[in-house]
Amino acid sequence: MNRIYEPVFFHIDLDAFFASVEQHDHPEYRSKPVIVGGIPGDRRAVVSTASYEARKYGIHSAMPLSRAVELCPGGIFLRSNHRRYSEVSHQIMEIFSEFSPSVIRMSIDEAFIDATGTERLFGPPLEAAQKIKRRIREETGLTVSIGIAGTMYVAKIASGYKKPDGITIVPKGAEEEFMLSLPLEKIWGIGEKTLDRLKKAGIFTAKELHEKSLNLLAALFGESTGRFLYNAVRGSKEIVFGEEAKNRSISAERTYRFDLTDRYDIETAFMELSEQVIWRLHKENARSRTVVLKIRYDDFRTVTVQESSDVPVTNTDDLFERCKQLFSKKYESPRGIRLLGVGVSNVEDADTPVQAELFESGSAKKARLEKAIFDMERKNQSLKIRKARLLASSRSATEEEQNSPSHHGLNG
DNA sequence: TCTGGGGTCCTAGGACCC
DNA sequence: TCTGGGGTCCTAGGACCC
Repeated sequence: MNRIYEPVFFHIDLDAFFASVEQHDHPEYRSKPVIVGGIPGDRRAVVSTASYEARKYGIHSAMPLSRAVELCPGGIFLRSNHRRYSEVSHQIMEIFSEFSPSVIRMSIDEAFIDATGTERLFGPPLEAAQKIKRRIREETGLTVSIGIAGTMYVAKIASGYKKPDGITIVPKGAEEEFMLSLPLEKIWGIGEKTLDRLKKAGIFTAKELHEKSLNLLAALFGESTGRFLYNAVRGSKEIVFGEEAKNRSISAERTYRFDLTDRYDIETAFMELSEQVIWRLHKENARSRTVVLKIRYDDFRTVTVQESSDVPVTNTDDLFERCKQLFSKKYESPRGIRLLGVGVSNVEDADTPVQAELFESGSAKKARLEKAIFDMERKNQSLKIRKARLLASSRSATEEEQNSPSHHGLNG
């Protein structure tokens, strides 16, 4: 009676997602080079997504925006509209969930679907994939690329094989052969550094990598990376996605248009970042005892300091004070700062019990008040209760957009 | 060309305990 | 008394991904 099904995974990738949403929402942008990430003149911006038309100019994700403007001065440059992309993303995830009870959302623009045993409902994999594509096109006007395989890892790589608007099936038993056909840099998990190290070790192709023993790879790259490489090139089902993270973190960071050196500006920045992190902590009903501070200096060198305490972070002021303390411990005065980040790690559920005496009454009260304000804000978007200092800073940020940057310079 | 923001996982060393 | 080994927690930095 009970058939044992062969596992089938789909990996679905939305093509040039942010740019495609813009092209769908604004028909006049269609078949034109669209670059999402910023508008010409935006300092320190990078390309988030380039439409396929823009890619013909050599523009790609993570490229400095100024470079993209040089490559394609006539392009359509847009700041990203995350709220809109997120909305469309969820709409598409809803469609996925009609095709399988098991959908693993990997990010805003990709997901795995466990399609094992769904053949009776949706037909063989190719047919099911075509149905999914049709549904998405009809309801959102977007295209996706789909990879189909018996393991998540191979499905993931297969979805990138034919883009955009493609379907790639790797048949059962052909996983290893498929992996061996790929250039090393197409293997998910091998980045720039690992590629360099592979080359230095005389490994230039997937086939050469495949010839190496697990022991040798572990000796060359460490236990974990060695095992990963060994499994990857075999299309092993041991590489799994969608497991719960062991150490969750929440963070907010910002690159400033001009380097910060002024104490007041720096503290205002911490205030702002602390507020964002606490807001999310409240929203997710989570808690943390570990604060992480990040500083990126003008020369791009990046350092972090973190400190765990017995007492969880409870409110914005609390987090702000911890930030100031960590900052004074780490900051190499008077260097210019291009980025500041505030985060919490070892995030746990706020309902897990904590020793009562660790929660002194004062900060607990503050936390409750703050959470009430956050809840109110969430219910009524137009209501914004913010600290006076942050109101002042958002005003001056607006002025900064309009004025010339000169008052930030040496003579400012 | 001059480098975003949000994450996860790994490594290595030190502290501390048994 | 001159020195073991394992476990856990913490910190800083790095690699990688979307």
